[in-house]
Amino acid sequence: MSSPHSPAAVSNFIRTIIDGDLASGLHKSIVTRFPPEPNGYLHVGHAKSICLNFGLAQDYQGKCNLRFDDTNPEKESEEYALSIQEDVRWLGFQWDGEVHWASDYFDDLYAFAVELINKGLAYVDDLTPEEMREYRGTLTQAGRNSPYRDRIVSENLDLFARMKAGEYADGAKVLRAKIDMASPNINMRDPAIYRIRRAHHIRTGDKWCIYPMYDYTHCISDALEGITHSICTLEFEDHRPLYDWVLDNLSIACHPRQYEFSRLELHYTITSKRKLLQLVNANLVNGWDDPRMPTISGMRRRGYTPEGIREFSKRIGVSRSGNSVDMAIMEGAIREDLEARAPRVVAVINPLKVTITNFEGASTREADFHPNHPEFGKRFVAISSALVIEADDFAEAPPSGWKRLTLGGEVRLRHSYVMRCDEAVKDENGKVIELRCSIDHATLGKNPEGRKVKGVIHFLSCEHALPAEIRLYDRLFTVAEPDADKEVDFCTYLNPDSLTVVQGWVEAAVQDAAPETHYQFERLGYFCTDRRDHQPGGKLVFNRTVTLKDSWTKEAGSL
RNA sequence: UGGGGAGUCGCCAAGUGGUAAGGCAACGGGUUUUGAUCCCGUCAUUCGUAGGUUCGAUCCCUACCUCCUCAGCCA
Repeated sequence: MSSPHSPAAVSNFIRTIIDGDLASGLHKSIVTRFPPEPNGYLHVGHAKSICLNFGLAQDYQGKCNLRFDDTNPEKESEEYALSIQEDVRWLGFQWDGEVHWASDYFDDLYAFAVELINKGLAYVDDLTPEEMREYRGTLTQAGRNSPYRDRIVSENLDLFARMKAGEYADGAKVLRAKIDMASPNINMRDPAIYRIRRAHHIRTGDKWCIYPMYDYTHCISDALEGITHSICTLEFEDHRPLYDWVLDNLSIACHPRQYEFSRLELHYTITSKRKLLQLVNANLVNGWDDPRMPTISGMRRRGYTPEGIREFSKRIGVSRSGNSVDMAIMEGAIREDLEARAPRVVAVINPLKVTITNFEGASTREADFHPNHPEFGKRFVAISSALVIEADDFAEAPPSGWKRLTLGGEVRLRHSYVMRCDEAVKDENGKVIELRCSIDHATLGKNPEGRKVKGVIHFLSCEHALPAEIRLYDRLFTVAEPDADKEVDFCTYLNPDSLTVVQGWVEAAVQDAAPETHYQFERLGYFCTDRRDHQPGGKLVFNRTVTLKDSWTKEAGSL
């Protein structure tokens, strides 16, 4: 049974649960949340979560909050918080009301901790981190109770108040939930819920020197916001009993339910914030928004569109099984979106000079910006006796199946004449440096008579073309799962050819394009003017978003 | 070897006691002044393995195998 609100949506276990909750009357409407810690830039894995949480809220006409899980001030910054908001909006989503922060609840959180102490369910522990680890036991051995576990309520109350007041050094004491040191679930072995840390917080400044831990904070934040379905990734599954324990033992009426789905693994890239940070810090990429990065800002700069990323998210679905998604799914989704929206223009990225020896009397015509969308308009296709074509479009000794230019052969110049190659001029090393060709004047806008010309190649008139910097991006890693082997540093799989910068030529129609304008360079791929470096009317910089599907290279490669 | 999960086409992913959706990819064909797009067609007698229950099992039961995950005063 799929959602009545969105019959087109693919069924998944979370929608099934929501449908059930709505049908049973448990909830009248749903409230979800996207809860990032502002400690880094969002990546494609977050995009999946964003599309899931905000998408569910949209489909079921519910609400979705944006909440920053800002409980570890040492790692968090305003820059990250701002970028996250920008990324969520760019993806096309708007959170309900104001942005929420876990730090908004610090006073409540403190009061609830006191409640736990009063109920004999939390205690102040003096064990050092090392001792705590020893007492915790192992996966197969039960832990032991801390010698401080039986402190009386009044003492705990006093000690906790002093922790807050700053009487103890960082790390000297910690507040722990009193649960079960013998639990087979290690998260339940008296987890720390407050630690002492004198760090400047981006929102509360130096007001606090104690900070609540994630497990304790998250469930309460969810409850205070009236979240109905708290959706997170599978690694938090073991934390669910703790999530429930905290809410079950506190005087909060609301008890959201946590559901876990498997996190995204995308071929040829990594989705670990820590490793992404490593690439940035080691200057192995040019910042968080490097177009090779799987960050949302990187994908944006590369030329991926919000619609394309949302389509990708839809295509990969949501489940609890392990997965490793083909880059082809992302590329297919991006191409599908760009195919419909990107105007077609011509660029030559690996130029070979062509001289038309019988140019006299030739004329030009207009060409559509999009073959299937006349409303995109037309532009003038310049031609002259001096052209450049793609060097790859000429072969002296062509493989079988070749449809492009060869000595004595003919091709259609896209939107222009049929041209025959009469002579290949070579340098002293035998490299072809110029082609001398002639055009058939009777073929402008019509097929030649008596013969068929199969190949179509693109070209640019030298005097009309504009120089441009073209950045060709390829996959960041050379293997599908760069971090699969824990013994090998993922950086060893970095693709040395992930970025190639070339000076090429583009047609004049793109001269004044604003940054982030998408084009299809015919026969080459989709490109996007660079957000940072492209200057309309000045220095033109294009990023290759994704190539076109290419059945020829594949065929030629298998010959 | 403790706890918690997962195993359905190359990659995702529905399904659920009644005889395996869909997408991506791939392959074949058609249209095409982009080897693109578009269109048509093909693509799991089988759901990790082995047993069992049943008229009937991917779905229920049992055992086994494989993979993921947990021992931060990170999230």
